[in-house]
Amino acid sequence: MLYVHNNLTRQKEAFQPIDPQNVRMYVCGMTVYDYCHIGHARVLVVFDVIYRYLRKVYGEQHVTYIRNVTDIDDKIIARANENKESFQNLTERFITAMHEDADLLGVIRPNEEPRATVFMKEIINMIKTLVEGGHAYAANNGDVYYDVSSFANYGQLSGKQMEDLRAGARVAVDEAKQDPLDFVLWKAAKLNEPSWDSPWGKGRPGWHIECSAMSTHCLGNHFDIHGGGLDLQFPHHENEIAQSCAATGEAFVNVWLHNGFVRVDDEKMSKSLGNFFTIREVLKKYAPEVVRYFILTSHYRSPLNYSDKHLDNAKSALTTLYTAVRGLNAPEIIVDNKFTKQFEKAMEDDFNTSEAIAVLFEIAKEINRQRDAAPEQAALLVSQLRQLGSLLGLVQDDPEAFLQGKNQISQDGLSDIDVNEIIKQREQARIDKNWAESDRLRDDLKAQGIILEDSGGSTSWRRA
RNA sequence: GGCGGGAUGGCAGAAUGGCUAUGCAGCGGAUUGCAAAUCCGUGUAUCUCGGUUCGACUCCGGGUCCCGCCUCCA
Repeated sequence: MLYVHNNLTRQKEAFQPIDPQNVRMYVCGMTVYDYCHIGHARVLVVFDVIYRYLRKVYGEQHVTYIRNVTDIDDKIIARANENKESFQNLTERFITAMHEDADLLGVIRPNEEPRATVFMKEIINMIKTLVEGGHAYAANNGDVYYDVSSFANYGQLSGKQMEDLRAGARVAVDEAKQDPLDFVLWKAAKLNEPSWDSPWGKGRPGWHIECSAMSTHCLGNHFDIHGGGLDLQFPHHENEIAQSCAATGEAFVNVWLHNGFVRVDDEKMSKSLGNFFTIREVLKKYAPEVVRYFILTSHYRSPLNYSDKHLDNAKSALTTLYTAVRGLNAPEIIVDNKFTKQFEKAMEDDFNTSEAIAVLFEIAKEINRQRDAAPEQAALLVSQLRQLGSLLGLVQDDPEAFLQGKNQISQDGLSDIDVNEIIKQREQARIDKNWAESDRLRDDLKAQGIILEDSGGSTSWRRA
């Protein structure tokens, strides 16, 4: 039985899909005006793992995963103006970049990736319904606002009281709003802004409404899981609930999942603080799988501190796993033993990836123990390690490729050919028992980041 | 100010009312021409003060500190 921590109830609860034949999950994706940073990588990877696990439990054909793209908003418009390019051009570029980054990180593509600009009709219809139902009003400045007072449960997800929110010093007073907590559904276009026609004049959607319109369109009014970063809990997801429930008259989402932040020096990594590292920056130095491993070492709801030291640590750990699966031909057999159960128990406990990874290390240790005495048994365990690893998107590569840094984007230093040439020279020195020369060559390579391992009469190598 | 989350060994990071997390690093041993890798062994911990309990790191209460949301943000 799969248990998940539902942010709506703030409790771990048994996950019961509305329809086990079609488990439906929507995750808030990126606003595409810049490259994705490590915080975005975390959402991508965390929900990828959740998606993988749901597919394992309910079957590949029985899970629908939607991750949207916000391709129109103030920042996009501002950035496009700065760059003197069309906003479409800007967003296309960054959508492509996002796909490149996600693919490198081993993130399975969602079933659909709806974009706000493609769903204008649905967005406008939903706003119309809200206005007609008395949940929204057109203000005299041309904007349309959601009337928060019309929705009794407002604040449930974020645990906020409307009174407290109003008392909060940071709620700006906007003349056009009837209540400072009301939020915009439709923004009237200013001069030279991209706009769409609507019953309220030219304009564009507010941020929250696109997710309500697209999620219900793609998944139905009432679906299983809605996810995103913790910073979206309020106001974004709170507002989505208000909009969707008011528009459809039905329950919206059963389970809300939010991943914790990536931090730098104990501070949230964010665009506004400017303390972010883009995925592509980091991938210049570390293999994508190292980044993925790093993200999965901690529980998805915990904060995750980013630093080179932690990535180095992740690389060493992953090296241990790849070293264990090296040199054994894994048969295509499903292995089911105590490790499988341990692993599943961990994953079914609100996707406890750190505990699941611990199981991978236990398997690795067992492989190493058995490798000489019982190679067939060891090979079976290699299959298992890879099968379980596939649920996390880890240890799926060719071991030599990982260990020799072939899947790292930037390769510097010696080429494989150089390395093999030096190894050959050293072989001769070793045959001659010229240990001084042999050690000199090895030290030489080590100084260039190449580590040699002599075992079983042959020499293998890896990049440090 | 309101609301919420958290404090675990050198570092990272899980779990648990009594029993080994795991990884990285360290130390000792085996192995190796020497290494590397691997295996075996090993040390170091639960912020603080009270309470409940046969027993708490785990439950309850006070305190200290950190972080987040309340404004765009994954």
